[in-house]
Amino acid sequence: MRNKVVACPVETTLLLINDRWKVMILRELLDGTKRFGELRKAIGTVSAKVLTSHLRSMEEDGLVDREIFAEVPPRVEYTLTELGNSLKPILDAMKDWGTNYQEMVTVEVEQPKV
Amino acid sequence: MRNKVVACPVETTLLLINDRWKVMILRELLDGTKRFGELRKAIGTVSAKVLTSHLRSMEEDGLVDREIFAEVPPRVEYTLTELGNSLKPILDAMKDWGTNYQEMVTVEVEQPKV
DNA sequence: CCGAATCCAGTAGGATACTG
DNA sequence: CAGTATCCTACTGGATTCGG
Repeated sequence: MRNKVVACPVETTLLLINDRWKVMILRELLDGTKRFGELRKAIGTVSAKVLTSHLRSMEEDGLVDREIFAEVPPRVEYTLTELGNSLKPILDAMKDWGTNYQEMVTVEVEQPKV
Repeated sequence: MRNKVVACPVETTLLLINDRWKVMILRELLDGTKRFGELRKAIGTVSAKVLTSHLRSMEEDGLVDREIFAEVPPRVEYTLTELGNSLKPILDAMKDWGTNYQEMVTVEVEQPKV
């Protein structure tokens, strides 16, 4: 596992999840274990190449576990590690803020009707 | 102000702060109003062009206010709007996580000494 | 001092085809 | 199904120069 540390704690966090895709992957895996295909479908628009590379990176960083099942057709499952799960408060904060923002914007848009 | 909204609240948040630089700008401005030069120095390694473009984007999104002083030499100050300040919980969560991670990694590194 | 304009390199990320 | 390999495009961001 790579250790990424800089002086500022916020920057340290950014070194691990500075990326839109990584946040999306976290969002999905916080719900529980998912297969590669499920993950890709859930995120919506992401190529296999990009999804794979980000999952590998998160694996190296100790955020994600990868389990391969020797079956036909093959099955690969991704699960958050304890460290990965510990990022939940950040995702929750983002979810809360996004929810409030959406409501605020919706109200603003509806105002003119009055 | 642009209204950026998608179905998922987390993604909505990402539309506004999907970027390393924007998070860094937020971190600095949560401390209070700063001049362009102060901001640039505090962030460390960022070109004027990139800093400017991100500040403009955040202005359009209603996160940042820009105040120009007609002086010589010119002075431009950036301040978070109420909306910008409302992102503080997310930054706090990132700071908390980063702090814990740094401590964890430090302990791991020191273990072999024993 | 703030920042706009231009040029340029590196890279993120999509499309496609192929494999175990 | 879950990737890998290759090719290609578009954007990010730095460096530099110039202006108010």
